[in-house]
Amino acid sequence: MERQTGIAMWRQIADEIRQSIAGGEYAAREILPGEMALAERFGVNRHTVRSAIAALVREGVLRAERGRGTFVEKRDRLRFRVGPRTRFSEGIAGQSSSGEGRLLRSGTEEADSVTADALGIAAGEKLVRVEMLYLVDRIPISVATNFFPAERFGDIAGHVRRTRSITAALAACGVGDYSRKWTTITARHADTADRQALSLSPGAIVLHGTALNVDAAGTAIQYANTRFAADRVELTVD
Amino acid sequence: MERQTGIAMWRQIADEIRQSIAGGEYAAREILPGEMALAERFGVNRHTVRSAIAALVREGVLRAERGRGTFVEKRDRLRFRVGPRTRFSEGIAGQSSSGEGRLLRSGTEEADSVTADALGIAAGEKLVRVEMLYLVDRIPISVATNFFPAERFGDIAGHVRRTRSITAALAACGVGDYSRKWTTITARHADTADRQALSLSPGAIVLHGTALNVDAAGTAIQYANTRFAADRVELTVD
DNA sequence: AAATATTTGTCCGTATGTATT
DNA sequence: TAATACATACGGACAAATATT
Repeated sequence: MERQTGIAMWRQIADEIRQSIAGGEYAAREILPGEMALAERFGVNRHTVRSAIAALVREGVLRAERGRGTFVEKRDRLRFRVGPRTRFSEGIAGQSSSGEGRLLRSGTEEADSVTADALGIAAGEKLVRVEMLYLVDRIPISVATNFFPAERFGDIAGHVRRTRSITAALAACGVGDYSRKWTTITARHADTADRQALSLSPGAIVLHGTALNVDAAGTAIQYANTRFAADRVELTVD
Repeated sequence: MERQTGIAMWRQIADEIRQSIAGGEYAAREILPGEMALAERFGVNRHTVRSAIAALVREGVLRAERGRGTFVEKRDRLRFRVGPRTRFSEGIAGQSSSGEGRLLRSGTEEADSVTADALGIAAGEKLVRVEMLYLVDRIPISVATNFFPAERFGDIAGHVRRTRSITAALAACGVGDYSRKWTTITARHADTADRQALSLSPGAIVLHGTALNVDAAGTAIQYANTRFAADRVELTVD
């Protein structure tokens, strides 16, 4: 906890408590130490701790009850596998019953140089852009911006809208199987659009995955840009 | 840019500029837009932009020259592969000539339940703890906390101190080859210790990798906890 | 049942940091 | 550089709900 860093003490404390919960230090429904105890631990006034707790209550991470204490509301991190057969729908199997994909936006645009390079096409060629939001147990987990070559996948947005699944939409376009060619992972602060889509507070972190999927013949079919709410997931590689 | 979030405007702007640079929006040695232009783009006063730039100059990300402009000092992100054969020394080959590992601390302690579980031993058994700092071109990239079963690797701290390499130290303990069994990746705000070790400013992000290495026979030999400065690296999976 | 302790919620005032003009 | 408005952080006092003895 440092002062005069441009980050308010109450926010630093809120971030640390949120991290402790995500890291398993406090189980769900467990009671948190009292305001006085936390204030002493962080070396601040009780009111400052109260600001931190208030922010986490607004986020839905904590619940405070007068006379009783403050309770943890949220669950552990979800685990996502990153590998050749990564698919959102399979990733959550066994961890939750209610995974859901929503089509946020779609449209057609021309490829910029980075995307064209990844997909192995010429810059300026037409692409279908599909923005998806994924939720588990009604909690937003990730937003993804997907690009598909328009020549081959001109109808894919409609299929996604109908099936709410990229895998199913690709199948409808004749791609029975596909695999992950590569994935790169970075982390950064969530921008305004991601914060809104994922219901995150300012200063929140996203894990940013960039990936290329290829069909059975090895032809690039999908360039994906996924932002995961960092305190709701962990990625596993194997 | 939002107000009343506990994060000062000048810090939000500094974070966004740092991210743009790490993401490749501004190349190294390129000139930044003027203070007035930036102030307009972020919707703030010129003084606020000046605070943000001053912070980035202190960090070494930017260099301001009176009458000429503000210049980008820092390089692109380093790429690290995550996979069965992940080793720090090989990871940086071809990207930089001067990678370096430093032994920060070492000691012996008893295994907590999480670490014991990962290594397949009983909680309370003795472990050797080895803390390493990795630098590339004199810039700190990651800190790692490694645990080895003391029974088999009691001397490993000395070997690491001498060779400055985990791979070489394991070889000295009779492990000629080893591989990565699994890796999990999360992201979070850097804590005080990590900020100090990696020369990060408050609010900075670390990519946190947890990994298990096994020897040729499949026996767990190393449990590692690596924190990468998020704006200096990207992880690739393939 | 009643008194006491503990915990969160609300109010006051004061000093400093942040952002604008 | 200075003046202004607002956010942050502190300190204390007390109220309200709950738990404990």
